[in-house]
Amino acid sequence: MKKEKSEFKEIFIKYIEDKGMRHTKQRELIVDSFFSAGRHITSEELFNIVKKKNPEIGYATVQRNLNLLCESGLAEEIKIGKQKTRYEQKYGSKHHDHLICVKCGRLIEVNDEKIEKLQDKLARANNFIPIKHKLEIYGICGNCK
Amino acid sequence: MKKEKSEFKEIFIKYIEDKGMRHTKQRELIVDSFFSAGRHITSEELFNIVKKKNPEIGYATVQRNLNLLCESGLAEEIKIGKQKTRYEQKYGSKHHDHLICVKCGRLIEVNDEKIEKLQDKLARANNFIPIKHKLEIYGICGNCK
DNA sequence: ATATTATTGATAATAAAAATCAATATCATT
DNA sequence: AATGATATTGATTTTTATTATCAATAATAT
Repeated sequence: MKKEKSEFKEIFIKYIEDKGMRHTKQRELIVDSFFSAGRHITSEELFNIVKKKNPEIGYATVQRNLNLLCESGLAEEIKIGKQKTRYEQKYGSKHHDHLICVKCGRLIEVNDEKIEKLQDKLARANNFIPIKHKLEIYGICGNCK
Repeated sequence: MKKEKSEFKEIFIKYIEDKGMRHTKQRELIVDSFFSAGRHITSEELFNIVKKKNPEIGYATVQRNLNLLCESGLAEEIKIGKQKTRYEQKYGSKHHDHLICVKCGRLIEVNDEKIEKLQDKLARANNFIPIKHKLEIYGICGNCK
Protein backbone atom coordinates (compact mmCIF):
# COMPACT_ATOMS: atom_id res chain seq x y z
CA MET A 1 0.00 0.00 0.00
CA LYS A 2 1.73 3.06 -1.27
CA LYS A 3 1.32 6.24 0.73
CA GLU A 4 0.21 8.99 -1.63
CA LYS A 5 1.97 12.29 -1.33
CA SER A 6 -0.44 15.21 -1.39
CA GLU A 7 -0.03 17.44 -4.37
CA PHE A 8 0.60 20.56 -2.32
CA LYS A 9 3.57 18.77 -0.89
CA GLU A 10 4.94 17.95 -4.29
CA ILE A 11 4.56 21.57 -5.32
CA PHE A 12 6.31 22.71 -2.18
CA ILE A 13 9.13 20.23 -2.50
CA LYS A 14 9.66 21.26 -6.10
CA TYR A 15 9.75 24.91 -5.05
CA ILE A 16 12.27 24.15 -2.32
CA GLU A 17 14.49 22.10 -4.58
CA ASP A 18 14.38 24.60 -7.43
CA LYS A 19 15.73 27.20 -5.09
CA GLY A 20 18.48 24.92 -3.82
CA MET A 21 16.91 24.70 -0.42
CA ARG A 22 16.80 21.70 1.84
CA HIS A 23 14.17 19.35 3.07
CA THR A 24 13.93 19.23 6.86
CA LYS A 25 11.78 17.52 9.45
CA GLN A 26 10.61 20.88 10.76
CA ARG A 27 9.66 22.05 7.30
CA GLU A 28 7.66 18.94 6.65
CA LEU A 29 5.84 19.12 9.96
CA ILE A 30 4.99 22.79 9.49
CA VAL A 31 3.74 22.37 5.94
CA ASP A 32 1.69 19.30 6.81
CA SER A 33 0.20 21.01 9.82
CA PHE A 34 -0.60 24.11 7.82
CA PHE A 35 -2.59 22.20 5.26
CA SER A 36 -4.47 20.08 7.77
CA ALA A 37 -5.31 23.10 9.92
CA GLY A 38 -8.13 25.58 9.48
CA ARG A 39 -8.10 27.58 6.30
CA HIS A 40 -7.24 30.89 7.94
CA ILE A 41 -4.60 30.46 10.61
CA THR A 42 -2.21 32.81 12.38
CA SER A 43 1.47 32.02 12.79
CA GLU A 44 0.90 31.76 16.50
CA GLU A 45 -1.90 29.23 16.10
CA LEU A 46 0.20 27.18 13.75
CA PHE A 47 3.12 27.36 16.15
CA ASN A 48 0.96 25.96 18.94
CA ILE A 49 -0.23 23.08 16.79
CA VAL A 50 3.26 22.25 15.62
CA LYS A 51 4.72 22.51 19.10
CA LYS A 52 2.47 19.72 20.32
CA LYS A 53 3.92 17.35 17.77
CA ASN A 54 7.47 18.56 18.20
CA PRO A 55 8.12 20.70 21.28
CA GLU A 56 11.66 21.46 20.13
CA ILE A 57 10.44 23.58 17.29
CA GLY A 58 10.88 27.35 17.45
CA TYR A 59 8.49 30.14 16.57
CA ALA A 60 10.95 31.64 14.12
CA THR A 61 11.01 28.45 12.12
CA VAL A 62 7.24 28.43 11.81
CA GLN A 63 7.21 32.06 10.68
CA ARG A 64 9.99 31.48 8.20
CA ASN A 65 8.26 28.54 6.66
CA LEU A 66 4.94 30.33 6.46
CA ASN A 67 6.77 33.03 4.55
CA LEU A 68 8.18 30.36 2.27
CA LEU A 69 4.71 28.97 1.70
CA CYS A 70 3.60 32.45 0.67
CA GLU A 71 6.52 32.88 -1.68
CA SER A 72 5.75 29.55 -3.27
CA GLY A 73 2.19 30.66 -3.86
CA LEU A 74 0.72 27.94 -1.65
CA ALA A 75 -0.33 30.40 1.04
CA GLU A 76 -1.34 34.01 1.20
CA GLU A 77 -1.43 36.61 3.93
CA ILE A 78 -4.78 38.04 4.95
CA LYS A 79 -4.67 41.21 6.96
CA ILE A 80 -7.91 42.48 8.38
CA GLY A 81 -8.05 45.62 10.47
CA LYS A 82 -5.83 45.40 13.50
CA GLN A 83 -5.92 41.61 13.58
CA LYS A 84 -2.82 39.49 13.39
CA THR A 85 -1.91 38.36 9.92
CA ARG A 86 -3.63 35.16 8.95
CA TYR A 87 -2.32 32.70 6.39
CA GLU A 88 -4.72 31.23 3.92
CA GLN A 89 -4.28 27.98 2.03
CA LYS A 90 -4.09 28.66 -1.66
CA TYR A 91 -3.78 25.11 -2.86
CA GLY A 92 -6.78 23.13 -3.96
CA SER A 93 -9.16 26.04 -3.82
CA LYS A 94 -9.91 28.38 -6.63
CA HIS A 95 -9.87 32.10 -6.19
CA HIS A 96 -12.48 33.49 -3.87
CA ASP A 97 -13.39 36.61 -1.97
CA HIS A 98 -14.29 37.10 1.66
CA LEU A 99 -17.33 38.12 3.60
CA ILE A 100 -16.06 39.31 6.97
CA CYS A 101 -18.37 39.52 9.95
CA VAL A 102 -17.69 42.69 11.92
CA LYS A 103 -19.23 41.12 15.02
CA CYS A 104 -17.66 37.68 15.32
CA GLY A 105 -14.85 38.00 12.79
CA ARG A 106 -15.99 34.98 10.82
CA LEU A 107 -14.58 34.68 7.30
CA ILE A 108 -16.87 33.30 4.64
CA GLU A 109 -15.40 32.41 1.28
CA VAL A 110 -17.47 33.37 -1.73
CA ASN A 111 -17.13 33.63 -5.45
CA ASP A 112 -19.02 35.34 -8.21
CA GLU A 113 -17.96 34.89 -11.78
CA LYS A 114 -19.85 37.95 -12.97
CA ILE A 115 -18.04 40.20 -10.50
CA GLU A 116 -14.71 38.76 -11.57
CA LYS A 117 -15.44 39.54 -15.20
CA LEU A 118 -16.58 43.07 -14.43
CA GLN A 119 -13.46 43.70 -12.41
CA ASP A 120 -11.32 42.73 -15.33
CA LYS A 121 -13.32 45.00 -17.59
CA LEU A 122 -13.07 47.87 -15.10
CA ALA A 123 -9.31 47.51 -14.88
CA ARG A 124 -8.83 47.39 -18.62
CA ALA A 125 -11.10 50.40 -19.10
CA ASN A 126 -8.51 52.26 -17.01
CA ASN A 127 -5.60 51.13 -19.13
CA PHE A 128 -4.60 48.78 -16.33
CA ILE A 129 -3.53 45.15 -16.62
CA PRO A 130 -5.09 43.24 -13.74
CA ILE A 131 -3.02 40.54 -12.08
CA LYS A 132 -4.97 39.67 -8.99
CA HIS A 133 -7.52 41.24 -6.75
CA LYS A 134 -8.88 41.22 -3.28
CA LEU A 135 -12.51 41.80 -2.41
CA GLU A 136 -13.62 42.01 1.18
CA ILE A 137 -17.23 42.64 2.12
CA TYR A 138 -17.72 43.64 5.74
CA GLY A 139 -21.06 43.14 7.44
CA ILE A 140 -23.09 40.93 9.74
CA CYS A 141 -23.13 37.20 9.24
CA GLY A 142 -26.13 34.91 9.62
CA ASN A 143 -25.08 33.78 13.09
CA CYS A 144 -24.81 37.32 14.40
CA LYS A 145 -28.02 38.76 13.00
CA MET B 1 -16.55 88.91 3.14
CA LYS B 2 -17.42 85.94 5.26
CA LYS B 3 -14.94 83.10 5.31
CA GLU B 4 -16.75 79.86 4.57
CA LYS B 5 -16.01 76.91 6.78
CA SER B 6 -15.55 73.72 4.78
CA GLU B 7 -18.13 71.10 5.46
CA PHE B 8 -15.64 68.47 6.54
CA LYS B 9 -14.57 70.86 9.23
CA GLU B 10 -18.10 71.27 10.48
CA ILE B 11 -18.51 67.52 10.57
CA PHE B 12 -15.27 67.15 12.45
CA ILE B 13 -16.08 69.91 14.92
CA LYS B 14 -19.46 68.36 15.57
CA TYR B 15 -17.84 64.98 16.16
CA ILE B 16 -15.33 66.50 18.56
CA GLU B 17 -17.94 68.44 20.48
CA ASP B 18 -20.36 65.53 20.70
CA LYS B 19 -17.65 63.54 22.40
CA GLY B 20 -16.86 66.36 24.83
CA MET B 21 -13.49 66.89 23.26
CA ARG B 22 -11.77 70.20 22.74
CA HIS B 23 -10.82 72.33 19.82
CA THR B 24 -7.09 73.04 19.60
CA LYS B 25 -4.77 74.83 17.23
CA GLN B 26 -2.92 71.60 16.55
CA ARG B 27 -6.12 69.78 15.75
CA GLU B 28 -7.21 72.46 13.33
CA LEU B 29 -3.87 72.57 11.57
CA ILE B 30 -3.73 68.81 11.24
CA VAL B 31 -7.27 68.48 9.91
CA ASP B 32 -6.85 71.34 7.46
CA SER B 33 -3.56 69.96 6.24
CA PHE B 34 -5.02 66.50 5.86
CA PHE B 35 -7.81 67.70 3.61
CA SER B 36 -5.63 69.92 1.47
CA ALA B 37 -2.99 67.19 1.07
CA GLY B 38 -2.95 64.33 -1.40
CA ARG B 39 -5.75 61.86 -1.10
CA HIS B 40 -3.61 59.00 0.22
CA ILE B 41 -1.14 60.21 2.78
CA THR B 42 0.91 58.52 5.48
CA SER B 43 1.09 59.84 9.04
CA GLU B 44 4.74 60.60 8.44
CA GLU B 45 4.02 62.65 5.33
CA LEU B 46 1.31 64.56 7.10
CA PHE B 47 3.63 65.16 10.04
CA ASN B 48 6.21 66.70 7.72
CA ILE B 49 3.66 69.01 6.14
CA VAL B 50 2.28 70.08 9.48
CA LYS B 51 5.73 70.56 10.98
CA LYS B 52 6.55 73.21 8.37
CA LYS B 53 3.61 75.32 9.47
CA ASN B 54 4.14 74.67 13.16
CA PRO B 55 7.51 73.15 14.10
CA GLU B 56 6.41 72.69 17.69
CA ILE B 57 3.97 69.99 16.77
CA GLY B 58 4.71 66.39 17.73
CA TYR B 59 4.37 63.21 15.74
CA ALA B 60 2.13 61.66 18.35
CA THR B 61 -0.36 64.48 17.98
CA VAL B 62 -0.57 63.92 14.25
CA GLN B 63 -1.11 60.20 14.73
CA ARG B 64 -3.74 60.74 17.39
CA ASN B 65 -5.68 63.15 15.24
CA LEU B 66 -5.50 60.93 12.21
CA ASN B 67 -7.01 58.23 14.38
CA LEU B 68 -9.73 60.67 15.40
CA LEU B 69 -10.41 61.46 11.76
CA CYS B 70 -10.83 57.75 11.13
CA GLU B 71 -13.16 57.35 14.08
CA SER B 72 -15.26 60.23 12.84
CA GLY B 73 -15.58 58.58 9.46
CA LEU B 74 -13.78 61.40 7.65
CA ALA B 75 -10.72 59.29 6.96
CA GLU B 76 -9.95 55.65 6.45
CA GLU B 77 -6.85 53.55 6.74
CA ILE B 78 -5.51 51.86 3.61
CA LYS B 79 -3.03 49.11 4.18
CA ILE B 80 -1.32 47.66 1.18
CA GLY B 81 1.24 44.91 1.50
CA LYS B 82 4.11 45.88 3.72
CA GLN B 83 3.63 49.59 3.07
CA LYS B 84 3.02 52.08 5.84
CA THR B 85 -0.61 52.75 6.55
CA ARG B 86 -2.05 55.50 4.40
CA TYR B 87 -5.01 57.64 5.32
CA GLU B 88 -7.61 58.37 2.72
CA GLN B 89 -10.01 61.30 2.72
CA LYS B 90 -13.56 60.06 2.97
CA TYR B 91 -15.33 63.37 2.77
CA GLY B 92 -16.59 64.76 -0.48
CA SER B 93 -15.91 61.65 -2.49
CA LYS B 94 -18.28 58.83 -3.00
CA HIS B 95 -17.26 55.28 -2.41
CA HIS B 96 -14.69 53.93 -4.78
CA ASP B 97 -12.31 51.04 -5.20
CA HIS B 98 -8.61 50.96 -5.96
CA LEU B 99 -6.44 49.83 -8.80
CA ILE B 100 -2.98 49.36 -7.34
CA CYS B 101 0.06 49.27 -9.55
CA VAL B 102 2.47 46.59 -8.39
CA LYS B 103 5.34 48.35 -10.13
CA CYS B 104 5.09 52.01 -9.11
CA GLY B 105 2.56 51.74 -6.31
CA ARG B 106 0.18 54.22 -7.88
CA LEU B 107 -3.38 54.16 -6.58
CA ILE B 108 -6.16 54.78 -9.06
CA GLU B 109 -9.67 55.35 -7.77
CA VAL B 110 -12.41 53.64 -9.71
CA ASN B 111 -16.06 52.86 -9.37
CA ASP B 112 -18.48 50.49 -11.01
CA GLU B 113 -22.12 50.55 -10.09
CA LYS B 114 -22.76 47.09 -11.50
CA ILE B 115 -20.06 45.56 -9.34
CA GLU B 116 -21.46 47.30 -6.28
CA LYS B 117 -24.89 45.86 -6.91
CA LEU B 118 -23.56 42.36 -7.50
CA GLN B 119 -21.57 42.52 -4.29
CA ASP B 120 -24.69 43.34 -2.36
CA LYS B 121 -26.50 40.49 -4.01
CA LEU B 122 -23.62 38.11 -3.30
CA ALA B 123 -23.58 39.04 0.36
CA ARG B 124 -27.32 38.64 0.78
CA ALA B 125 -27.25 35.30 -0.99
CA ASN B 126 -24.99 34.19 1.85
CA ASN B 127 -27.36 35.40 4.54
CA PHE B 128 -25.00 38.28 5.20
CA ILE B 129 -25.85 41.96 5.68
CA PRO B 130 -23.23 44.02 3.87
CA ILE B 131 -22.06 47.23 5.52
CA LYS B 132 -19.07 48.24 3.49
CA HIS B 133 -16.55 46.65 1.23
CA LYS B 134 -13.07 46.99 -0.07
CA LEU B 135 -11.98 46.02 -3.56
CA GLU B 136 -8.37 46.20 -4.58
CA ILE B 137 -7.23 45.20 -8.04
CA TYR B 138 -3.49 44.72 -8.35
CA GLY B 139 -1.78 44.96 -11.68
CA ILE B 140 0.22 47.18 -14.01
CA CYS B 141 -0.84 50.75 -14.63
CA GLY B 142 -0.71 52.60 -17.95
CA ASN B 143 2.51 54.40 -17.05
CA CYS B 144 4.34 51.18 -16.24
CA LYS B 145 3.27 49.07 -19.19
C1' DA C 1 33.05 9.72 5.57
C1' DT C 2 33.70 14.48 4.57
C1' DA C 3 33.00 19.13 3.27
C1' DT C 4 29.88 22.57 2.21
C1' DT C 5 26.38 25.30 3.39
C1' DA C 6 21.25 25.75 4.35
C1' DT C 7 18.47 25.54 8.42
C1' DT C 8 17.36 25.88 13.01
C1' DG C 9 16.29 27.94 17.57
C1' DA C 10 17.19 31.50 20.69
C1' DT C 11 17.58 36.04 20.86
C1' DA C 12 18.08 40.78 19.33
C1' DA C 13 16.71 44.30 16.20
C1' DT C 14 13.32 46.78 13.74
C1' DA C 15 9.29 49.35 12.83
C1' DA C 16 4.78 51.10 13.37
C1' DA C 17 1.35 52.29 16.33
C1' DA C 18 -0.42 52.80 21.05
C1' DA C 19 0.18 53.97 25.90
C1' DT C 20 2.11 56.88 29.53
C1' DC C 21 2.59 61.10 31.97
C1' DA C 22 3.85 65.68 33.50
C1' DA C 23 3.13 70.19 31.66
C1' DT C 24 -0.01 72.98 29.25
C1' DA C 25 -4.19 74.71 27.03
C1' DT C 26 -9.13 74.77 26.65
C1' DC C 27 -13.55 76.02 28.17
C1' DA C 28 -17.59 76.28 31.33
C1' DT C 29 -18.51 78.69 35.37
C1' DT C 30 -18.20 82.25 38.15
C1' DA D 1 -11.20 88.26 33.44
C1' DA D 2 -9.94 84.72 36.85
C1' DT D 3 -10.68 80.01 38.34
C1' DG D 4 -10.87 75.08 38.27
C1' DA D 5 -11.63 70.79 36.03
C1' DT D 6 -9.90 68.13 32.69
C1' DA D 7 -8.71 67.22 27.70
C1' DT D 8 -4.63 67.71 24.92
C1' DT D 9 -0.01 67.94 23.88
C1' DG D 10 4.83 66.46 23.10
C1' DA D 11 8.40 63.58 24.54
C1' DT D 12 9.18 59.26 25.67
C1' DT D 13 8.38 54.48 26.63
C1' DT D 14 5.90 50.34 25.75
C1' DT D 15 3.82 47.14 23.00
C1' DT D 16 3.31 44.02 19.32
C1' DA D 17 4.31 41.70 15.16
C1' DT D 18 7.66 40.54 12.12
C1' DT D 19 12.44 40.24 10.44
C1' DA D 20 17.45 39.78 11.11
C1' DT D 21 21.40 37.79 13.46
C1' DC D 22 24.41 34.09 14.59
C1' DA D 23 26.51 29.99 16.53
C1' DA D 24 25.30 25.21 16.50
C1' DT D 25 23.33 21.66 13.86
C1' DA D 26 21.72 18.99 10.05
C1' DA D 27 21.10 17.98 5.09
C1' DT D 28 23.07 16.96 0.70
C1' DA D 29 26.65 16.27 -2.91
C1' DT D 30 30.93 14.38 -3.66
